Amino acid sequence: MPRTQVLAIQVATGDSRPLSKQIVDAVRMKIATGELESGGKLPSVRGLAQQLGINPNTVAKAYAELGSEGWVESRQGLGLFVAPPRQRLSDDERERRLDDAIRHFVHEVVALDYPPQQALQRLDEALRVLIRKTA
Amino acid sequence: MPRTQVLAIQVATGDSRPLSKQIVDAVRMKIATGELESGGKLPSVRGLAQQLGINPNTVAKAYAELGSEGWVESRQGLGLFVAPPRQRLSDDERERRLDDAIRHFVHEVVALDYPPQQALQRLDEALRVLIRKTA
DNA sequence: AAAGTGTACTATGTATCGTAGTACACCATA
DNA sequence: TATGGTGTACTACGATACATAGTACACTTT
Repeated sequence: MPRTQVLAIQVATGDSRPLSKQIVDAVRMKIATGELESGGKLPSVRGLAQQLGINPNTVAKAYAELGSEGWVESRQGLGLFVAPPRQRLSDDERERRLDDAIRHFVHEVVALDYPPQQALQRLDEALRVLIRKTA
Repeated sequence: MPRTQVLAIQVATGDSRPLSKQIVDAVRMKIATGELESGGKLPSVRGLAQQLGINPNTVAKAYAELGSEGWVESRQGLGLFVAPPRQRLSDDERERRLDDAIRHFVHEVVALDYPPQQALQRLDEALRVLIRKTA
């Protein structure tokens, strides 16, 4: 039986993102970087809720989204486990959502009047964390 | 007296962004790229609302935000005009908001399992529109 | 005087988010 | 068998954001 991983996660109500999205982002990142290995067990809904000091329903909502996106799988009565890697979205959907993300970032750069080249460099550094795993 | 510019803008309820933000983004972009020159006059609140088929209050909200950010200025009874370029945000605020934007983009790349190098290249192309004006 | 300008209100309806409580089927173990 | 832990599915409430609707006011130009 896989051992439950600790999941060093922290959430903040002051964050611009909803609590459930903060959890989804954090778990997805840990899976993508390999910190959470395929087949590993996630903390229980009630356990993580108590650890974070938030409502169990909020954790359940985050877990439901991770499940619908194919990142985790649930075994009845046992818990949630990291799913094996697979294609999770259609190519069209991927392109559409990346376009949205690019548009969002460009508009923010414009709003801040931030030097584009410098912004690009900052983003390049932030993306390096992923290159090892995705390459 | 400056002539009212036409402002080729279109909004869509299907867009993920609120209507008011769509307007703010579009106007900011046109100012940043030089399509709207400093001192140019913007369409009236009621005029743009009719053109876009939305409520005047929504346009007023967008204009209010553009005003508070320093992109436009209002002259009593005359209308809204593009303000001269200036420093609009503190360096700390700029860095904080860019960090947010970077985090958002990275998380989206992870969620899509999109090749980071490819995403960076796509963003580089999207940012080229700004380089001419900002450089 | 009339029309057009930005701005400031109140009000209504819709949607999202987080919290709270309850309930159910499933599994492992004492 | 009984108990406790698992994910999941509901309902309900309050807070917030968003768009719409309507009204009103001070200002400027014609």
